[in-house]
Amino acid sequence: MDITHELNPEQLKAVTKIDGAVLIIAGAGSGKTRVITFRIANMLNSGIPQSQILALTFTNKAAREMETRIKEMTARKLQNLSISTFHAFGVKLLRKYIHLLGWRENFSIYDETDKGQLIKDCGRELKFSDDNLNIYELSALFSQIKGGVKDWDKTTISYKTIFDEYQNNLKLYNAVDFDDLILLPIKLFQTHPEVLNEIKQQYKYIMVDEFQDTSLQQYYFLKKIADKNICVVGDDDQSIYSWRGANYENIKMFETDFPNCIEIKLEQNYRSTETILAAANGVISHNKMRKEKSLWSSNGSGKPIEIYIPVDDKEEAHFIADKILVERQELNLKYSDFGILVRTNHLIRTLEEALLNANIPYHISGGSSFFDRKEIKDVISYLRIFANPDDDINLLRIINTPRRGIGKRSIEIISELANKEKCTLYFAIKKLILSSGELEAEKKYNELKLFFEFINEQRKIFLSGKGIAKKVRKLMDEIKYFDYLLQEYSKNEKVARVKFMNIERLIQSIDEWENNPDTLDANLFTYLNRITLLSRDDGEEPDKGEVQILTIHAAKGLEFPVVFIAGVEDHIIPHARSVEENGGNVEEERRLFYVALTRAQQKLFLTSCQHRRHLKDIIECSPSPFIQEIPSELVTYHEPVIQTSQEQIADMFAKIRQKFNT
DNA sequence: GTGTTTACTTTTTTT
DNA sequence: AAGTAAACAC
Repeated sequence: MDITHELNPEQLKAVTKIDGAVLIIAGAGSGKTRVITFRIANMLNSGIPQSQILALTFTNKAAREMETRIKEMTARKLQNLSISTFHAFGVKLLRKYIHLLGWRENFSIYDETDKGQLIKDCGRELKFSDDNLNIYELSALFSQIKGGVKDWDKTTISYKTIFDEYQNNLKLYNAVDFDDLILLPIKLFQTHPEVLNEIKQQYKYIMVDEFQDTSLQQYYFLKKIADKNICVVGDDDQSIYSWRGANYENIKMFETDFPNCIEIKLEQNYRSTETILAAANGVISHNKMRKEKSLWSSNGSGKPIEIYIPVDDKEEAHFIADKILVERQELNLKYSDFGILVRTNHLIRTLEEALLNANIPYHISGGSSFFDRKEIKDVISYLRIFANPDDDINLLRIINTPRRGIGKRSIEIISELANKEKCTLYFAIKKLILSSGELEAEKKYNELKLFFEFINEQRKIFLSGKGIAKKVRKLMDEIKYFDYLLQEYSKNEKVARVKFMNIERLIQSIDEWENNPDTLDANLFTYLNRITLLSRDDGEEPDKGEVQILTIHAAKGLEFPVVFIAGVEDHIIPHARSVEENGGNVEEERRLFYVALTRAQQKLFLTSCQHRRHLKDIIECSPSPFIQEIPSELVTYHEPVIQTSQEQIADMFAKIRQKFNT
């Protein structure tokens, strides 16, 4: 591998400077992924053992991609190379050391749904009236408090009791939330310096991708484990996760905390035409808080950016589908060369319909995940309980699903007991059965007793030996889950069948995972830990000749020859809620728009509807103010396509005529 | 006490 | 459009 010919001078510097602190500011499309992979390959080639390298990313997708690229490049097995997300790395540490903090090894990880449920329960327990509680807000607040972004103030202090209860219950249930996956390792390092030392000894070279998206806590975490060789790569203009605690000021902190750090700027864009880049630069230059940089491209000016103003979202989707067919012919492209980007998930629906009607193959990433489906959640909840029966949130989920005659009253009884004894529901059930006389238990608590015994039996089965997939199939039989589905969806057999298939898919994916040689330690715990972090785009491979539909957030790091950005309207981007929350500050939304623009290589279409269906009514829309920030000479406008409207009218008449005829 | 129907809200982005 | 909670029915 001759790297000197494949890289520009700045890239080369970034790849070869492997000792010390390095800050790489990598503009959009400047070959960042290339640099990272070359850099790691370079480290390996210069004799640094895999086990000393730790590469941290934000998404599983990014981690996977990095790994395959390095594999291709070095043609080696990468068994000891640690490439993972921050959260997954946190889990890895906690699996090993959490007992030092008072949890047990079989801890559960609570996702957003579990977290919300627990907060709700805590609020109810403390007699907060439900309608005053906004679970989403509380959930966000708790994260901010835990992450040290916010402190209690006049408006929030009244919720502190819920927060304390929440924290206590997490520990009681032997569970942690996403925030804890970063926080607890930090705590561990503080209380057990010998562990920190061990980690520092092991990972002598650390790389962080998308550094602008690190939260304050993640930064502290890094600072703790980084010895002297740390390389962070980021772009402040692409910081789009501040709502999750991301803080691009970390870039500045890095410069102060590592005063000897070398800063490398990658400013040549290899991705986009000059037109697209000029548009993006024009937009982002309106942001005040940013590191000065000048991205340039030598790819030629290309075609102008086209802006369409369709009458409504239906026409918008129709237009995009049409355009894909035309452009594919004219430019001789594959379907996978097209990306449709949207600000919010629900905008996807109409687009999906249009592509479906036009027979265009597509792939959606984002939206509700496979693991968010009710039937899948049910199965996983069972597994979670077998792993950790003290997990009350998941116990409540399955205690009467499928129905086993344990209703409201029974649950009240065990909840009260659990409260009184300060124990978990599982323990309360046990106590109730044991303390009541044989006969009484037999009659009154028979269902509870059966349930309790069922859990213990299954625990034994699932915690011993191999073959989780098979066991799950058996479990489904035993609890008669399919009968339950049929009964539950008796009005719509199709739905039941789809859910049935989903479970089969889940079982197959478990099977594949278990039998994959790359899976080191296949057991129930490792499986559960893995899938809670997986969520969104699980193992689906895109790029099989399918148009990609994604949210802008999900599109980060990707590129497409032709990009459509749909719904470029005021209140969507910048999103009304975001603007409201940030006190009128639109800089993050502008960065988001910037990310969207810079995904395009050759051609860019923006669409902005005049009307849009929202819930049940139709609302008027106006174009996003960001459109005006694009230098006007780069843009061609298209008036609404009247023909389609007339077509629609003709269509309507045709339908009416048909009605009269029948 | 349990199961079913009805009324009602709701999520911007994701590890 | 779907998921939840409260009201209602058994």
